[in-house]
Amino acid sequence: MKLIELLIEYGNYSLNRPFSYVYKGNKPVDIGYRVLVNFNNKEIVGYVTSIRETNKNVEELEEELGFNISEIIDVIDSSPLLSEDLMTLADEVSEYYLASKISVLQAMLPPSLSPRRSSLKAPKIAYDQYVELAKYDEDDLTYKQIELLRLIKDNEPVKKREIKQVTILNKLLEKGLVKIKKVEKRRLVIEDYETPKKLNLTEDQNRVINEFKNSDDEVYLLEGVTGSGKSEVYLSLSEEYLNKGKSVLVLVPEISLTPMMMRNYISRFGDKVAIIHSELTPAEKYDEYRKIANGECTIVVGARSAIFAPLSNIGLIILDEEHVESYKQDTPPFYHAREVALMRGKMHNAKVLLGSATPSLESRARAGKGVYHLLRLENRINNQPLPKTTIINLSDYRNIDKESYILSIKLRELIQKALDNFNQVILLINRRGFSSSVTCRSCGYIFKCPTCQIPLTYHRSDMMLKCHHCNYVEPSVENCPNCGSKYLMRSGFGTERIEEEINKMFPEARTLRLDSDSAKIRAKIPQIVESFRRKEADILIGTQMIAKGHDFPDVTLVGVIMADIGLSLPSYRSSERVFQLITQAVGRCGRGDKKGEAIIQTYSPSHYAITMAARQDYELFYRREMESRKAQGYPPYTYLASITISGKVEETVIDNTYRIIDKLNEELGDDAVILGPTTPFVPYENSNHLRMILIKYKNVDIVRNALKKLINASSGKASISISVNIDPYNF
DNA sequence: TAGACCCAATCC
DNA sequence: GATTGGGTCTAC
Repeated sequence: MKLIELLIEYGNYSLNRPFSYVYKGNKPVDIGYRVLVNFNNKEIVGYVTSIRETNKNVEELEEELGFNISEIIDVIDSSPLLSEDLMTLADEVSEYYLASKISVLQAMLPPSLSPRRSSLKAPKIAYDQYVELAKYDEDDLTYKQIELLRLIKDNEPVKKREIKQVTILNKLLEKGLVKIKKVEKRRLVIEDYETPKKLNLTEDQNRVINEFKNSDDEVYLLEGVTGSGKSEVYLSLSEEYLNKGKSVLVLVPEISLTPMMMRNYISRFGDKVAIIHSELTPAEKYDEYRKIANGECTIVVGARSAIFAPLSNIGLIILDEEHVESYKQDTPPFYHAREVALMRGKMHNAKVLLGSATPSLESRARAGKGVYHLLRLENRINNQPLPKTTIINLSDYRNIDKESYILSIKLRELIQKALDNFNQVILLINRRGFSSSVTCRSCGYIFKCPTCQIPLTYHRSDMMLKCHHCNYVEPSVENCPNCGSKYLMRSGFGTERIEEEINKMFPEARTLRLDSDSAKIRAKIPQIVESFRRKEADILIGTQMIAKGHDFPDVTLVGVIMADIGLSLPSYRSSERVFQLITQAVGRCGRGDKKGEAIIQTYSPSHYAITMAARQDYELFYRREMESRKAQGYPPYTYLASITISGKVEETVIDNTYRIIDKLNEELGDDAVILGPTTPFVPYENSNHLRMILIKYKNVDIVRNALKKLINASSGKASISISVNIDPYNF
């Protein structure tokens, strides 16, 4: 009989410990297998963490351990889910992020393999069946059978479902002349992309590549202005490592938005490339995962979770656009792919290359201190000049006329000019919908989301009011539900409004809109992008989705409609976000042979995030922003952790929040600054009230220990639950 | 995480 | 006296 310890599938802190079961069956079972168990009257999935053979019987074991032990119902897997490497990585991640171990494992594995109940009905391996010749012998066969046998002989292997004469085939199978071979099928269809011409590397690119190759440093930060050809550097280095027999892991922010990188890799390296991102179906994820695990693919291109791809022998890990916030998972275990990449790089002795035109302050600061090796690409390819950029002050009435108070005179002039020259225009407005809020002019009623309490956005295309946080929608109405007045005011503007305004002013221009509404069906994103690239439209209006990574050679004008959106958000990162967004957007134009121009409209024309972005001067922005972070004690000068307390009864939540703050203050004293309780942006979720605490600190160990204590102390309390987010982003 | 259990409020 | 609902406890 085997005594088995396992983690159960619930991610709760209080259950983050091994539970013991016995197994009397004869299926093979080992560490890393999933098993089905009865836990508190429910059948759930467990993940085996230790196993030992014992001669004692159950009663003796129960006596010894001091609790009842039940039996494992069934063993699910026939091989371990994770390699030892990945298990070690899981330990490290759960330690760093103070996350339950099982939540890390669940984040690492594709849905079909995840240690949770729902994985059991997730897709399994799919097979193609092929017919092969077993032995060739025409004796005792009918003519029709001989005909088919010869056909198979000349064409084998033949897909079984392509043979229509099923009865004849069955006869041949019966006689043992042919046999069926099952081949694992890859459900993800990889399109063939035309191979882009392999560009000769510029001097700049070669210099960077050589510097990378000739150094023994572990982590590199490649800072290159938009359009400087970072992708070509990635591809060259990847090739280098593959030739050395190493595998390569490439992370990109979101493949469905920026398929370029994936295409480049597929056209360069073909079948060796596996793709992992959130838009794949569970079946596709499973297939890709297995192809990586069994060594068929040695390059992985994927989004955040691809950092856990079961590659062995990793030589190089690349994070493109390393500053992008989607690398941080905003649900438990709250990991950041960059941090995990560093851990993994260290484990495998692999080099890690972080690339961006606008590096995160954290990374750039580490590079500044020599923790990372800083590499710079300073020139755009072909020495294309950066676009000429003008900042338009929207609060100066001379820039606006009565035609439109959203599109300035200058912007309209340039749009007309671009249209006259058959060039293309990108307009960025970082807010979707038509109006960002609806209020009643008689009684002041504000339409709010019943679950999140944030104002609803009016969408004209489907006449709905939508919550931009949860997916709540309600039909738009003509009268105020409070006082019945019909004087409703829709204020603020988004992509839909801009589209309408453009259509009104430039009726001859063909427009496309790209935001998460127009791309509700995910497959539409690349369609819209491609359509614009083929010049089926003159003006592309969109949210930040259009600012990233795309390469449109005929775009000569980029207009940022309102650069301030985002500056006022209550986050220490708001300047950084705005700077990154505008820099990336401005970088979209002037990428072909044509010169580009950019207009940035704003109500805060002298804000440094905007002025520096206009100049595409990352370094200056960096220094300026570092000063402000230092003054306010924010990262990279400190570390942050947030604690979210949630519970059904608001009062209990608040009481407990204060209690926790007192305890932390007592424990940490001068080692940390504790802020709170604050009410989060979304104060009410899943019928739970939420409060947050923010901790700023420098000494990681002391705070980690205090947080661990807190987690242990509050586990098992039903009235509230807490969740800890290390290096949170939303502050 | 989710069922079991306890207790009190509520119903007819 | 039965039923419902909220809150707490515990799991191997």
